[in-house]
Amino acid sequence: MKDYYTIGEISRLYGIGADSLRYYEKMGAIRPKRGENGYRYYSMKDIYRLNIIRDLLYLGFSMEQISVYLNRQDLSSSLALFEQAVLEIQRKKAELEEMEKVIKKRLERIRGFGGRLWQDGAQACEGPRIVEYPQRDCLRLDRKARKDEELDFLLTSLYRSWQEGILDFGDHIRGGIMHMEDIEKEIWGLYHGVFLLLEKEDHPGEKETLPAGRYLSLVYRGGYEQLPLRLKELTAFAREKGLATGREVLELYRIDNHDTSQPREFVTELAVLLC
Amino acid sequence: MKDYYTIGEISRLYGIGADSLRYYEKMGAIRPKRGENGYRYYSMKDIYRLNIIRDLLYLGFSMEQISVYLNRQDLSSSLALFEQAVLEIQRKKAELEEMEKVIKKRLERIRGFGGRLWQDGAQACEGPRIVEYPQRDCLRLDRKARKDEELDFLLTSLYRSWQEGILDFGDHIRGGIMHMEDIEKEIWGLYHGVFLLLEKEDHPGEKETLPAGRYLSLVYRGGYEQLPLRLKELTAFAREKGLATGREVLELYRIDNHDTSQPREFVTELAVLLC
DNA sequence: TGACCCTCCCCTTAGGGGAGGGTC
DNA sequence: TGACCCTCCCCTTAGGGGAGGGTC
Repeated sequence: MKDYYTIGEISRLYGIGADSLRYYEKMGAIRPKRGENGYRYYSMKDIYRLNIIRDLLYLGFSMEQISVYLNRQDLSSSLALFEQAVLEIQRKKAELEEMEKVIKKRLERIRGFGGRLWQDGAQACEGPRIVEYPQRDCLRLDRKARKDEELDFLLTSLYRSWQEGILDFGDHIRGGIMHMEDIEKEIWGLYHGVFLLLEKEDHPGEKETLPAGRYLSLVYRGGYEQLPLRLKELTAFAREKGLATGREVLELYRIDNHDTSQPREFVTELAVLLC
Repeated sequence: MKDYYTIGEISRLYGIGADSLRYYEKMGAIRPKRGENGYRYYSMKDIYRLNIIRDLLYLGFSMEQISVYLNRQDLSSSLALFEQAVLEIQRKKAELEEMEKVIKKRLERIRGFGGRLWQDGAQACEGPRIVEYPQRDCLRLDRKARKDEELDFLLTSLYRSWQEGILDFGDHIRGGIMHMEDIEKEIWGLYHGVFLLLEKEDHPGEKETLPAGRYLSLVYRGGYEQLPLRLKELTAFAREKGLATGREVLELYRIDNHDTSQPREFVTELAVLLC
């Protein structure tokens, strides 16, 4: 049993880099003796501090906290430190839970909508067909907008006004609202509002709703240049079948430039309430 | 609706520091136009990228990953990115769970043993008394050692040989083994081995055991200078009551220099098996 | 003129890596 | 002599802060 160990021996014994050992010393967390040659000599007394440092670093404490702790370490400061650590860990865990939930929802959406219309050779359009939607909660902003980018900006404002600085980033479906009379006049790409679909668990504030009921719906894949074509398909179908529609035509971005920069991968739903 | 926004406007709208916006640009994740005056002008096209950047940073991706992703973003790279993110989150969660468990065990131990003999005025010694211990799993190293620091070093070697580089740092009780014949000869502070108590859930390897049975146990608070006194109390009690003891006297460090630098706060148990 | 923008430049954590030189 | 130790010094992430100077 030796009385002291050089930095290389300690490094091998503890699996800690020699640089780290020098760093701990620089930070005042450990104070090995020095030989006349300037070499660091670690005694047994230094070794248990290394255990503590390594454990606390792993637990997410900073070297500064650790140094302070080591230089006035007693039971009550240990208790305080570990109680704080538990709280911090629980905070991080909750944050990770939330992230995981959001990402999984997003993966599900991409797999679902991306997969359904995805393969080359698969149809690039589903519908028109009649679907039943329940009442859907949403945030809504009624303002005219002309281009996709304007829509994106409006949606962002809407989102920010809702969250008021809170950094949530749930995976909410975005949409724009067109008017039937514009479509009949073949005015394309004019929007009268935007909305953001909310989930059940999103705590409110004031929220609005999209009405429940039967919708005429069409889902297509690809760039927005198809919009006139797809709207014509939708309205032609309604006319053919003698279906009376509401005034607002919803455009829901199921997969959009937040998910891919390839317009051929976009998936968009057009939906209009049937009266 | 404006066509472009200055850095200050974007900063306010998105709650992102202007420095961050410049940094994102430097990293190639966003490319606002420049005016003739050198000012950055952000268009709608830039804005949705900001949402993505902010979300992915929050999810723990590095700017480099984000830049790569943004410069070749499609559905399959999005899927890959988010699948990786879920795995990463789950890894972090498991790590935090483990940390929380270890810290809580440690808090419990400090509260329990620290609290029991803690207050000034409370007794500094409990026992001797007879207690029943079940069989206890341990790691054990039989080697002579003379001082506390040597013990600590042996325990560390033991621990490292067990973990083989794995950075676990469970809250295991450490102990030293003395021999009755040394104590009878009033040789203090000579140890013949060290051990580390294992928990049920610690997966094995070869492990040894401390035998189940009735032990004569004494728990005292304070520095190790009391050791001769306390050992004498223990042996005197056994003699008085006519109790036959085993050869090995266990010293268990219930609270030691890993928890506090104040020797008056140490809590140590001495225990010897009764035949 | 005051608010805003620009480009350096230095600073932060916990070390890692290398250069250049001395020590066992 | 080769392995080991020393002290600089530069580098990493995602920005924050400040200086010094131009712009709306």
